[in-house]
Amino acid sequence: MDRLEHARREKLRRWREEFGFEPYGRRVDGLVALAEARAMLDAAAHEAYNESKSAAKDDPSAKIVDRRPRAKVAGRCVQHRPMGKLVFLRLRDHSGDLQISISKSDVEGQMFTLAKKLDYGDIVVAEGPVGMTQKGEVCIWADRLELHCKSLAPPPEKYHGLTDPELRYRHRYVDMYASPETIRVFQLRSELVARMRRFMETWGYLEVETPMMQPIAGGAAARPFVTHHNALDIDLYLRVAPELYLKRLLVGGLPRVYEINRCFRNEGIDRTHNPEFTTLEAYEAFGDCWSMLDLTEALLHELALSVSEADRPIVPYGELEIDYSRPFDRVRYDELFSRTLGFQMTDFAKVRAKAGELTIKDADKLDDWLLVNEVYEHFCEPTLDPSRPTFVTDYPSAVSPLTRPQQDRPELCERWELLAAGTELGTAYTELNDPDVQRAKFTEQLGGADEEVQTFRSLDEDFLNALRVGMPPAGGLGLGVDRMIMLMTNCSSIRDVILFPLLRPH
RNA sequence: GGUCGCGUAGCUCAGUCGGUAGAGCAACCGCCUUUUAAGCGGUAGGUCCUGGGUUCGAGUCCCAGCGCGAUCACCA
Repeated sequence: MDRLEHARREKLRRWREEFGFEPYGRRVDGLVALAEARAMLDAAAHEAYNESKSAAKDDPSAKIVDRRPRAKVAGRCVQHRPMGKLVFLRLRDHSGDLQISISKSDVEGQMFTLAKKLDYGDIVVAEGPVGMTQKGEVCIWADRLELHCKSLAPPPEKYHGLTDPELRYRHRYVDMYASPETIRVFQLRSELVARMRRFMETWGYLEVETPMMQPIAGGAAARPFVTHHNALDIDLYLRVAPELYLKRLLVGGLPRVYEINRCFRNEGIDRTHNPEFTTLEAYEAFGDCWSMLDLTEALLHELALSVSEADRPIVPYGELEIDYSRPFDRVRYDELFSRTLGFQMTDFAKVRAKAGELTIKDADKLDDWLLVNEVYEHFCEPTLDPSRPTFVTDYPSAVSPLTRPQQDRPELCERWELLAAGTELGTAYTELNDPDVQRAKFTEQLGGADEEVQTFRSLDEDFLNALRVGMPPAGGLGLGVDRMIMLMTNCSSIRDVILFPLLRPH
């Protein structure tokens, strides 16, 4: 390790002491991206220059004509091939790669020495005419080359980059320059999130920011992270959901609000779960779960079209081709249940028997409907076609404490979940806005909670007060942004779409 | 948390039956003005994840731990 860094530090010293320039550079104006420089190629000018040059060889008095456009670029050196008195470099930036050639006859001696001794990972600025090589590769024939940052770290393998996932996540900044597909995933993520925001704005939604630190962890059943405020001497919880605050905004009079931001859940980590993750939550006064369904379908359809290479909303995901054509598939919860298992979900005796096949903690203490949901998730959800986004509708009220029950069948409620590629992408409700019913549901839920849960989830009296003031009927939506990005970028792990996923510190 | 797999040079990877630690890239020295994973000649580089154990002898077998991955559980 030391010997590799030592070689680089020795060059650093030499550039400073013998060559008298600062290897950590300074401001540079007039740079163009590498892709832009590549696009500046003028094939005719390149031809004319070559002809003029060979004419000058035959007749030394002839003047060389060079109409090739000039470009000034910066990039990280990712290939270095010194060939005697000619050096080929490949630079990389956010837009792609571009080759630079430095001929000893075209630059000052000091610059040529720099070119010869450059290392993989160094950041340089090069300037010169945009032309081609004999093999037809676009190339800047540099007449200036400056070092603007000396990299001291040993680089990863030139062709494979980093393959160990742990190294890729821990040294994301190396992974990003060594593997262009990594940086592309995050560029695409950024574009897609920007598109989501434009979409929501077009649909009349106002973007808001609600507390990340909450005195009561509400809006979802997950275990929260705890932190402490010293001056107030109170424990606070990192939010598990923004839901209860967004609803307060409907009470306050905003008709359509949304938030794209982080939630934190103190649960296990796997391919589809990171402790902090991004959600899009939206609330629409006088909407319901069906208006949210339209919005969700339209949003995913648009995102899929924007990443699809064809003009159809079909996006590859692993072995699958996921088709986001509207309408998405729909199936009622009870229908999927009886279709898969051959009996009604209200046949609780059979549900209990079926649940016996699963390893469920304290199954005999659980409410019938909770068992229904356990059985449903285990046996029914996996039967859905993973290549079609599917809305499962009409969930049991018992597993949906914030949702309005259906008028004619109160054991069911107005709620759907969206599944694709075998994972849950989101859920939407027709929100409960009767304060008395809400209080009863909260109280019932807390009654079943164990001691640990009660430390972080107490009755949110302020939220109930907001409902007492009066919230319009509404539709509410929550979508997992990271999971949507996974689907749109064909990444099988949530860690591949989060820049710095949580890892256990060394 | 359970089960399975992986951990060898800076990086990517071999390492057979338990018998002297290997290659490519990267690095260093030399040659080379059109390379495309450039080439040629030479040099150097190791806590085989950590700690125990078995053995005359352990990268290799056993146990424990750490980290990562897969899967299950958990996560309405």
